Amino acid sequence: MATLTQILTTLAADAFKAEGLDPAYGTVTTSDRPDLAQFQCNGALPAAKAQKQNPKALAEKIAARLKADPRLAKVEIAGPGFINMDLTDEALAAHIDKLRDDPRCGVPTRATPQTVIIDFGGPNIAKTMHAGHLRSLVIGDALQRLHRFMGDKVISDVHFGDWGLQMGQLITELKREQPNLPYFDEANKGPYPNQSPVTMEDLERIYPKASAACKADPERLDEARKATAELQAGRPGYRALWEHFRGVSFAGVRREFDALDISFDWWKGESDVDKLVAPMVDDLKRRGLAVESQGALVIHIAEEGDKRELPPLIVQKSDGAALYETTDLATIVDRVAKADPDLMLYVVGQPQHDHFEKVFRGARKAGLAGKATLEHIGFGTVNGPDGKPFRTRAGGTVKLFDLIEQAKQEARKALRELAIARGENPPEERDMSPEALAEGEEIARQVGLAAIKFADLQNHRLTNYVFDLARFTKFEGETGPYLQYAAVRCKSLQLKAVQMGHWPDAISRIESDADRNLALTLDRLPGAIDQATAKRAPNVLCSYVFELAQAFSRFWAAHNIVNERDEELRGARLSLCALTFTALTRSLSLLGIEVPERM
RNA sequence: GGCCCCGUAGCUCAGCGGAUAGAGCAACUGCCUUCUAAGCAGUGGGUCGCAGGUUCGAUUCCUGCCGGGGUCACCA
Repeated sequence: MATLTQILTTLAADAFKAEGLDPAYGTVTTSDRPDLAQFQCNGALPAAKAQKQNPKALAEKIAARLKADPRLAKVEIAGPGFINMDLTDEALAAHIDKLRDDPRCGVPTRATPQTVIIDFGGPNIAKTMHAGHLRSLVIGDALQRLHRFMGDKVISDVHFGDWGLQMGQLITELKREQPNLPYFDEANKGPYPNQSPVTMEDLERIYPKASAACKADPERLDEARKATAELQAGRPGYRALWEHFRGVSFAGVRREFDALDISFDWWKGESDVDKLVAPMVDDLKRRGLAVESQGALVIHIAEEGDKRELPPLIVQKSDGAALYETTDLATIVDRVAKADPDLMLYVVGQPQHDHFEKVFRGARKAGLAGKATLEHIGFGTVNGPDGKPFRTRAGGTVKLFDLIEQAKQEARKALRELAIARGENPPEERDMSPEALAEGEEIARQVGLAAIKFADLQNHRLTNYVFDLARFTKFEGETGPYLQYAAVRCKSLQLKAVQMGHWPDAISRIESDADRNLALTLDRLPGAIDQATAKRAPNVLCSYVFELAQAFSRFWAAHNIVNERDEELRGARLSLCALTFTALTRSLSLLGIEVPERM
């Protein structure tokens, strides 16, 4: 179903066309000046410029044509030639009434669905995910939900970091600690123990140690490089050990994904494309695209008219090993072979922008990407109160799992304060039944997640933001919990109405400013979803949901709905309420946020 | 030094060619015997970093400068 701005755009486009002008000038948008009108069309200004006409006179001509439509209550010219329009309440009511019982809230599915691969999360073996991973996960998940809702075929891929130098660093460090393990004995070709010799905690401890040692000692680094190359060449003991590293790491990462309610279609990693590397490199060499430079094999990706000098893309290190440029390129080959996507999105921090620019250029130059458009979806950092990237007081990274736990904790506190403020007397936990405890726990989980997800998504991707849990978990202001609360109020109102024997009915009347404003806001959901998806900017949807919640709160404060005596009006308002609940729930779910049963 | 991102209200951030630049928080003023008042209605608060340019019109586009962050071939 077309939205009101779309319907009015068609109308205005026809008017411009009738004047012999480009219909594209007919774009109608929600008014920037809600005090003056509901909708506006600015097309007369550029059109008049192109035609060397008086903009006001042209606007008058267009307006005269628009006035003929009975759905418009008002068509006015303002300022230099803005055309302002208001709908009649009848037309607005009739339009919104059609949205009733549409679980998609008027959002159409795409005419030509696309295959989209979204690469996000990007955990590494041996490294517990930390606060820095939050943005990739939350933004990537929102994008995956949005594209899926639009009807695209989405494949999300965690793209595990399981194949670089860090593997050699881990192997060699473990060898120092436990040299007698069978994996290090070259004579032992297996089989090896099923039980992992290390836990996630071991890996977490070993990795930084190895990394630091390699930094300090070139010989130690060489050793790690050699082990990496041997692993990649298929040395059985290293291979078996590496499988254990992976198993342990996967289990750890899965725990965090579950905690965040985020799932992936593909659990692929750099290692999965290992077999593709050699043939790809050979092919690039044969075609003269990859050339030798300073001992390494590179693709020159500088382009005509470059403002900056991009270093070449390294396909193979001088020691013959693959590095992440190589696996990224091979991953493109793999994805094209498996899914032939129209679009690939890489939700990775902004500092890696140049890396992706290089890889994308290399892929395009070598024709590896098929029909796919490749896009880096960068994002800024999560900062602490000092404005610097989020750290613990000791200076270490903040673990993602701890962050989620803290959010739950804060949510629990906030919920308790909410109950107290409401005049309830919440019992102490020890006095609660197991059922009540479990329910409270579930609500705290949902609210805590909403708090961190919404806080992350409401900022534009590229801006760095300050992580402030106390602020995020507040039920007031532009927060996830406030939105959940609005949705829950909406639902409780409906339940109350049903208990009184009142049911939603046709939206046949729109009477107050609050009715009108809520109806107009509901119609903007498809536009918000479209923009958020097209711009890969979930913050667009965030500000929309907030505005919807505000419009609902105003509506709620302005009318006592369940006690409305006018049956027709009551039915219409209950329908507006039902629509709002669907729209809120839908929008929040696209952001990865659940609405609790009650709060 | 080259390049990329950012600089908007006291604070946290939207907006990115159009009318009087917005929201939340904080401050102040009203409104709870009625569907959840952590809500609603309202007030105050800004040379949109600075200087030029393009345009009928610039916070938005271009150039230069200042300030913050990032990055500059064999780590990811």
